[in-house]
Amino acid sequence: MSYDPQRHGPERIVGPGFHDRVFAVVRGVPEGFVTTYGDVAAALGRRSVARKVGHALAALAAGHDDVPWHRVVNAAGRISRPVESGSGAEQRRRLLGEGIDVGDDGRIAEFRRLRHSFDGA
DNA sequence: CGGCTGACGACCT
DNA sequence: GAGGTCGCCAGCC
Repeated sequence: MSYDPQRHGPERIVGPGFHDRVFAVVRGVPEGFVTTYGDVAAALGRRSVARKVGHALAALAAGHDDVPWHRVVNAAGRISRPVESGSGAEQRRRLLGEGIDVGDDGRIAEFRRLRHSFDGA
């Protein structure tokens, strides 16, 4: 499925185009797999905007359940936010729910094997 | 319109 | 492997 900006209804939270692009890429991460901020940035054509990818996901809000933001972790294979924090704990819970083993320290077990690559694009 | 922020990452110790 | 520094750059104030 392709991304269509015009399908966003009145309750769309996203504004800036960059964010929309990030969300579109993240939607492409299959359940049970993870990717990194850097990989998403690379898929967008600019490896240097990894940090901005994180910023975009932080701007996500309720209503965008179609964006699997929890599948995005940092290059070290860890949840990039304290697991004791609200979002960090929720990310871990969601990953566990997909069968992905996450330590209580936020580290993704078998990160290398579960890392999704956007290859072609 | 200038300055600050930061869900990152490559490097170095 | 773990911890600190530095460069990136779209959004926000």
